[in-house]
Amino acid sequence: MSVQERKRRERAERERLIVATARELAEQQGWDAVTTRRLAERIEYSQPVLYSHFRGKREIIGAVALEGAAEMAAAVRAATSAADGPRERVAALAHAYLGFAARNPAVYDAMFQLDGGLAFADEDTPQPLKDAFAALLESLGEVAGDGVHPGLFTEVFWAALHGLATLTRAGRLPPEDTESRVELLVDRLAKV
Amino acid sequence: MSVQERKRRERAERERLIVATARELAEQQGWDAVTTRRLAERIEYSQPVLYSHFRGKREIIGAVALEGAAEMAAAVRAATSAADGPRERVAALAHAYLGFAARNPAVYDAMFQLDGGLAFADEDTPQPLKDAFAALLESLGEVAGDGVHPGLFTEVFWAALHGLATLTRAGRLPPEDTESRVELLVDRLAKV
DNA sequence: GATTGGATCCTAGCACTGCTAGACAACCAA
DNA sequence: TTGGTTGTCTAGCAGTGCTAGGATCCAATC
Repeated sequence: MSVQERKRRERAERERLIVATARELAEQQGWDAVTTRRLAERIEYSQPVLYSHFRGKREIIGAVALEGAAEMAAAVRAATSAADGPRERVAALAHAYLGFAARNPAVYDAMFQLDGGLAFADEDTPQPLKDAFAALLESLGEVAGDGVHPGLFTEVFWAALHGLATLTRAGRLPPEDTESRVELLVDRLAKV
Repeated sequence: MSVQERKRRERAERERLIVATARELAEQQGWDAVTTRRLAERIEYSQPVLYSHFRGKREIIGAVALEGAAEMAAAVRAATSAADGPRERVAALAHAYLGFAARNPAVYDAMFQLDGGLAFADEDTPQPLKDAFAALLESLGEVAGDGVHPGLFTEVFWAALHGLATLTRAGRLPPEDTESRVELLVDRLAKV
């Protein structure tokens, strides 16, 4: 009984190790460098072990994405709760969001650019993803303005942030003026 | 002399065929299905022929991206020139942009999601890309509002459209409310 | 304490990828 | 007709995600 318990624990521990290692490797050298062979070598097991935890590489990416979603939700909530006034909250949210994307590009890719096999905008969407959206909604809903559905407003604001994050990181937008862009976005979109 | 001319023509023709075939295959089955072997088979040549035209797969993606940029610029200009009044022009631009992205998802991916090895926001950015941005700037610059740099405003508006396009296509946003989102975006961002 | 059954893990290999070296054939100028 | 250049293809490399089958170890049973 206790032996099985220990094995279960060790197994769960190894699964966390896989996800953490994949994330680390992706942040260091990009997702292209995250091959099943390299990943297996880093955790000091053979390749097939990965497949006893995950159905495939996609699911590993998905696991990193879920972890990232939880962290992003926490980061957004921490930033917004430390700000007073709707305007400041929205600005803090935007900075927290873009900051997270800039500091964790590989995780952000796992969440929104790569295929992690996750359901979105659906009833069987994993909880961390729903919660991350909820974290945005909490601060953005109050500045949607009259007659505008809070959910819809949040979607639009989120899309704008997502566009800024991805285009900036891909080199499509010069990074210098990020601050001005965020200001413009907050000033125009949010009804305070 | 005339023989060389003919050969040059045929070679250019084959290059167009490669790009068109890659694009077609990508739209039909996604970029993952665009392998050098499949592409070579479709154009009825062997693989190495591809490498006598392009340095690698990346450059083929880049070629599709440039073609797409030119088309998108044309689509945006056609839509905006048919609308009268700044507000209508911006709305038409947004619809043209999102419509292009929705109708040509693989081309849009080549332009903004995949690595086509193209320079951006740089002096040696290819002309079609600069021109596509210019097409946006032409209609968006006039609604930037007082004291806001037209280029900066265009970047922000573009980022918002890009976010809507990618999140919608990836299933992150339900496609039903696209129209409402565009309306909200245009109403809030554009100063008419 | 020896034996057996089952879980766990690894070696080896499959079919595929992008890309390239070197052999071969077709062509044109002399 | 010859010689050389140009163009193309066959064959192969190293790498990818993923899996079948065999080896090993360990806990429960006799």
